[in-house]
Amino acid sequence: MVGEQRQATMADVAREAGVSVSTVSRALRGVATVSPEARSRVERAAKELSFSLSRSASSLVTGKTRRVAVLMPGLQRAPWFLGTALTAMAEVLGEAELDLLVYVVNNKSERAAFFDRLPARRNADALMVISFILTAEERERLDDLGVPVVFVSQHTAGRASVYIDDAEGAHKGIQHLLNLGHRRIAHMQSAVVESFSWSAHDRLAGYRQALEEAGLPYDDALVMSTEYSRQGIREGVGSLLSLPQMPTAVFVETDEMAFEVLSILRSCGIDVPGRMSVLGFDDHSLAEALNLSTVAQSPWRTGHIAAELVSSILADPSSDPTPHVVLPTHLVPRGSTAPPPRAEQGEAAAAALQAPPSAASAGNS
Amino acid sequence: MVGEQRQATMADVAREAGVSVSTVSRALRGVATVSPEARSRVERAAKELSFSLSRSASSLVTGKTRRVAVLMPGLQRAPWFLGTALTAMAEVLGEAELDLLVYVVNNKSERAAFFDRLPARRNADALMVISFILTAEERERLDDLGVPVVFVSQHTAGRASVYIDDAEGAHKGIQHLLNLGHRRIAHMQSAVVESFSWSAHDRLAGYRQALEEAGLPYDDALVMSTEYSRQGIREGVGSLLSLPQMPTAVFVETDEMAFEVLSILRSCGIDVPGRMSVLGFDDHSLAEALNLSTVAQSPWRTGHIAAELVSSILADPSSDPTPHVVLPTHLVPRGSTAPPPRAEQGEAAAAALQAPPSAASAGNS
DNA sequence: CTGAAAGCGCTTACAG
DNA sequence: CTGAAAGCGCTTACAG
Repeated sequence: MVGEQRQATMADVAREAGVSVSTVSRALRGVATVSPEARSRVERAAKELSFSLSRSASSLVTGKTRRVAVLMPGLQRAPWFLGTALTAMAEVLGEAELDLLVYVVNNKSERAAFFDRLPARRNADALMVISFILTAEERERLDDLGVPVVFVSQHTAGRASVYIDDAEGAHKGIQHLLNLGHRRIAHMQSAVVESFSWSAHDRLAGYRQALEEAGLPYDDALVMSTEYSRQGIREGVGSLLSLPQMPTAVFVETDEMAFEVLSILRSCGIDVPGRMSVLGFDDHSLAEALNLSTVAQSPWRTGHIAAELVSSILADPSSDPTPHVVLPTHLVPRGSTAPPPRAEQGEAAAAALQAPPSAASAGNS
Repeated sequence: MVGEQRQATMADVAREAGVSVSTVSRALRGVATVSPEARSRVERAAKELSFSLSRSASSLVTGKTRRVAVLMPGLQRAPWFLGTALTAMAEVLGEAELDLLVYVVNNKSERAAFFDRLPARRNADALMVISFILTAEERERLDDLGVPVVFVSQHTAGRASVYIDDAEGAHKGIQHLLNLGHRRIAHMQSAVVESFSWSAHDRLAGYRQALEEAGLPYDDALVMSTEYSRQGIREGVGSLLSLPQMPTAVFVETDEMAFEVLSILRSCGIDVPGRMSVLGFDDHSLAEALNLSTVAQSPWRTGHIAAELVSSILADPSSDPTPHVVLPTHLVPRGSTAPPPRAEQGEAAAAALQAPPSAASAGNS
């Protein structure tokens, strides 16, 4: 079934083509100084023998692996974002004939193992690190990795970074809610798990700043850090709904969390956006279907640009190894945001909580 | 910033530890025949010099790369499924100290390039292929790859395969709808794009068989092949809604498509499940939030088992290289499926189409 | 238990 | 334009 015959080597190709191994090597790499006839003989022989190059052998002499590693948190956490970025990276690297080595780190011990053994060290020409909050020691380890490192969806001074301005994006989103007339705006974010970051910190900062600029007080009670699970989010929503003065809008850290919020609000009869506006962040592929207003970013562009950065650094060592590329975000207003209810906010909130779900939704109690 | 000093080699470690390179190699691989003192001197020296092994060099002599390749369609197509499976694979392989090489193929030309060059050939010890419908030629190419191949989310006689019984899963789903009393059940699937498969074929087969067993005629008009896009799905739903006799339930090939269907039905005021039941397939992480009834499968288990299969084949060449592992599916009934409306189906459908959306939804016109 | 030597399959000066 | 030779950093018989 499976052909277990020995793989053809350059020596085999050389014999078949009647030239030396050196010539085979040069012809296959497209070096100019090879006669057309020798080249075509080599190509024919290579095809005939199904020759394929051993990168191990070439790596050994060139010192280059033609491989780029990417370190990322478990994809199940943010499959849409990470999956899309990864696909974009693979596309760009594939064009440059660079292979993509993926290291997924799911928990603390896997993380420790990665930074301890640093398997990327001699097995990749560059490393991309996505969405991690690194400790000082971890950053140091990366610094003497010996290969270029590009930070993606995160940034550090003096290191190549490709990211969005999360604070600014959040600021735009909050400004939208303010422009609609909202004054009590809540924020929900996931409690950061073992320093796997989704930019929670900067989005919160943007929220705070936008409120401040509008002259609104920052209210701790309006900011929830929930566990990243349906149950955690439900509890967060519960906290909002049980505040003495209910907010009229909530800005949620990610679309994936916002989908849960929408579902929970709907299930308890709080009309969105009639009683509560919901704003997400990401512009997830399902945001349109769920009519979720959100702040858009593009993981595709992020991955593309990070990979291009890597391949240009590898192709041209004289290029700037530490650029910062800041990608744009923009507001995508949809049906989940609208002006707050006419009634005094406090009263509206109280009403929503008293009335039975279906009646509250139909509004005819 | 970046330490560009030469990476330490075994020769450096040997010098530092005062032993030969052979001993370093043996000590580091944990070969038994090394004296405890030699071993500890080597370990200390290795740590001190931040030595890490060049896999290229060891590969060259052992013929093993300690790398497993996975070939998959662009993750943006089914990010949840593929991302989760990939994460599971990475976890299992990481434990076995195997690296994961990812080849993403987005379109026809990338696909041709992959099978032409077969970059995995000498650069991985095994290959996992996810969700592809392969042509005969492609399968042949894989057969003389020279390394074990495991098919994931797809299967072929005589080749190692890890998959679910899509037909059976679909059958269970349709049976659920039949049990609820539905008799006109539509099916929506995505038109297969360039032979990247999502098991569309087998799910359709399960649909047909369940209907047949129930003595219901197969009606071509109830089966839609739509483009995999919001617009395509909208057109598909439009076709269903404009049939002379509207179906009372629709079985959608994947949850991600079903989410769009739910959204479209809601936007045109067709109550789910009052007027139309919707059943998905996958049990996507958002299915619960959206209250979608579905047939569950586990990409996590799929990835886990595929990777375990690979690492056991690599660890023990005498193990069966062509097992078929069929993973279970099960129905997850939620709020999007219910008995069909009381009224005769045809009339109900007509009514739903005449009435203005909001009124139809409130049901009080 | 340890070391010297050969060799894995390439690339790269170096000669011609 | 081409080939013989050295060497990349390991592992593995083979001797001791």
